Amino acid sequence: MSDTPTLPPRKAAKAITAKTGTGRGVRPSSGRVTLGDVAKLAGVSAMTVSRVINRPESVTPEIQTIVRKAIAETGYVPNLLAGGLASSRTRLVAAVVPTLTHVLFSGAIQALTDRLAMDGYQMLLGLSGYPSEREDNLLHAILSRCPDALYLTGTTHSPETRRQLRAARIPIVETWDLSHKPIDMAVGFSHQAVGRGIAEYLHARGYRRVAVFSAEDERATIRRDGIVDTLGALGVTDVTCVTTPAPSSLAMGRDALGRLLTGGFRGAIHCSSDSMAHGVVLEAQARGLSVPGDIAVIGFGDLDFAAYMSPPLSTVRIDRFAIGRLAAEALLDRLADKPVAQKVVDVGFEIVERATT
Amino acid sequence: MSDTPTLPPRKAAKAITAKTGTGRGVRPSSGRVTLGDVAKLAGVSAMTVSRVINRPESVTPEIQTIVRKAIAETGYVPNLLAGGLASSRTRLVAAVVPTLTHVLFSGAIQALTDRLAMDGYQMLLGLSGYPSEREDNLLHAILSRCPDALYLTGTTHSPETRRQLRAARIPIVETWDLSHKPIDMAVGFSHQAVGRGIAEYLHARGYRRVAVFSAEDERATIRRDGIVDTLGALGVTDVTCVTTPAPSSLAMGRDALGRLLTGGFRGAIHCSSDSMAHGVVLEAQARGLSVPGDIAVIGFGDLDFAAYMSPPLSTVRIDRFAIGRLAAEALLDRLADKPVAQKVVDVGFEIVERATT
DNA sequence: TCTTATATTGTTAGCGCTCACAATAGCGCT
DNA sequence: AGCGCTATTGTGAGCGCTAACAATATAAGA
Repeated sequence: MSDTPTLPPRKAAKAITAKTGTGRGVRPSSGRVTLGDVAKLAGVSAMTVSRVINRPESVTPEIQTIVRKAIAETGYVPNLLAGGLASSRTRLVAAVVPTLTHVLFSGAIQALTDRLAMDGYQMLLGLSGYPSEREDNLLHAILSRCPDALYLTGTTHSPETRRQLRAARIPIVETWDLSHKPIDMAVGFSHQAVGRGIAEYLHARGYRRVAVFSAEDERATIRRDGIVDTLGALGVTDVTCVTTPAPSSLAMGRDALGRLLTGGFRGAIHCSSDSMAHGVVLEAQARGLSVPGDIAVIGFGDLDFAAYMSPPLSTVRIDRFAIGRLAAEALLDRLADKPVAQKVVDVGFEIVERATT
Repeated sequence: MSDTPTLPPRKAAKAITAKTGTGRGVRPSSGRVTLGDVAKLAGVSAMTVSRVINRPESVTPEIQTIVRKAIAETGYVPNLLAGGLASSRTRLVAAVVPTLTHVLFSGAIQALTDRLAMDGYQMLLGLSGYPSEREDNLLHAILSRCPDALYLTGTTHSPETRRQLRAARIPIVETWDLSHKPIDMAVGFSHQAVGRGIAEYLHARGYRRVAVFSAEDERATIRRDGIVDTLGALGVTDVTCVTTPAPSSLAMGRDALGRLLTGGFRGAIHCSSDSMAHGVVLEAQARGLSVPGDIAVIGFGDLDFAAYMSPPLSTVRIDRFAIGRLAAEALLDRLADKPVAQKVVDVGFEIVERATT
């Protein structure tokens, strides 16, 4: 008795577990039904039930029927934590985006999630915020969940982040920006090329005096530099740059134009977002200036309202849904061990000429 | 020999595992570092390492230091699948929304995710689509991941969905709509009250001829009915209702107004979204009608651009971030076993009078 | 007829972690 | 000194599932 003082309670505990699990039939809804419960009811082994769920083609139709009936009867819901732990496949894809308040990001996530759902994958969402200082922590938290693949926004990461990403050894797709060498795969466009495109467009349209209003955002800055450099190469040096805090808004456009006009500016303005461009147009009109006569405006994003402003806004269109969808497909190909056609996919951009330029 | 033909290979397999796990020091990055690896390096038990991570206050500072050093050295990333399986707490909250393309939803998800992240919870995102026929399957997939809590959009669910939800026995918050009895908790506003508010507002402003353009969306329909009923009670019976396909758009507003004008309509129009209202304003202006003189317009949502249209759009503002934040707090309170102040939180709405009414 | 290949089901041993408890150390008190 | 008390660490078992293999049944081939 003295050498096994701990056994009785343990045995008791075991007995209780066993009773709860195997007593009379099936646990209705408490403590959750397990594979074993279903197996017992169906008169097969747990493994067979698992097979019916995951690889039904390897089980005879008769047994499948019996098992499915048992599943329905018990209201069995699989536990993917246990499944993932056992198989090291979670069917989970994690996405990191700065914010959902921007339709470019939320649209891409929408397309990504939809496409992944088709193949039975689910989305773990992480918001990094704009300064993305949280990225390290966020990534750590995300990797703790063992996602099968990763969708990232942007291609600049801290050394620590990059180390974590490499260590994870899972398919990774970086999006939006193609300016750096991707860790694994990339889907997006070249912000520099967009800048060049805008510059060439404005130059071709005859504008020789240009202002750029851009948010303090890394990618907006790359576009701005692309514009400035290209214009410089084309001989246009009268370029004014205005930088505004990160989430650019309509109000910022109004403000920035107001300040710029005190210098008597006339010419073309590119705004790093359509919202800001909208503000510029409204401010110009409010001051009795003609658009595009006195002030020409070209935005970025082709947001919902751009085509319906008066006058309709010239802008740059990015296919945000294509980014999400193509990113999903790149990841799915890798997850299915299919050969990946191209590691870097450029979705390009389109300069949409409307009436403000 | 004949009774143990299977032992040799198993033992071999075991030995390999053991070697890989405990060989010389620590696995650099392959096969993932485990708690045990860290424990061995730190010279403590696995449980102590677990405590340092999860309840550091229960471990002496000296040992904490040693363990943290070992964690850093090995680059240990916890496996929350295993942790969740063992503790039946996943620190995961799942959200189901129809779409992210609508800022009302994506904004709420943004606020929800941000607030949850503060308390160390992460977001599992499910998109149900508008017809939400996928909700059953989606929910099944989500519950398989054992989230600690659930955020749902809308309060109408199929019987099967409701059964699954009850069986899950986790905190659930339903959002946007307060018209039904919540399964557990609810954060949102009454669409009926919004309809009443709009009707009373338009009536007070003197409008006696009203049209309602609403998307084929359940909640938009409730608002519409609220308008019609209230106007009726106020003696206004000249109400025209136009229904458009689900995701309402600017173009639909233009179309709908075009058709309505063939009947010589003059009066006030409510649109179930600001986008549609924008279209109505533009179409009216294109036809030389004065807004609000000939056609008054009031939208819904107070989207970004509403305040900056010309004329600025009257609309109904919902605090989408408040919904996400309050929903998160309701769930967190429940998860922390705090008493929940109120099971139903009405964030209300605000009629924003601008220049189109 | 007796292998040998093929299909289907069952068995065993963990995946990596945490719970519940046991063991030990350190403290003050009578 | 001896007692109990608290604080800290360790131990054993198992969460629910699936990989890998074993076992069996069945069909095909020599």
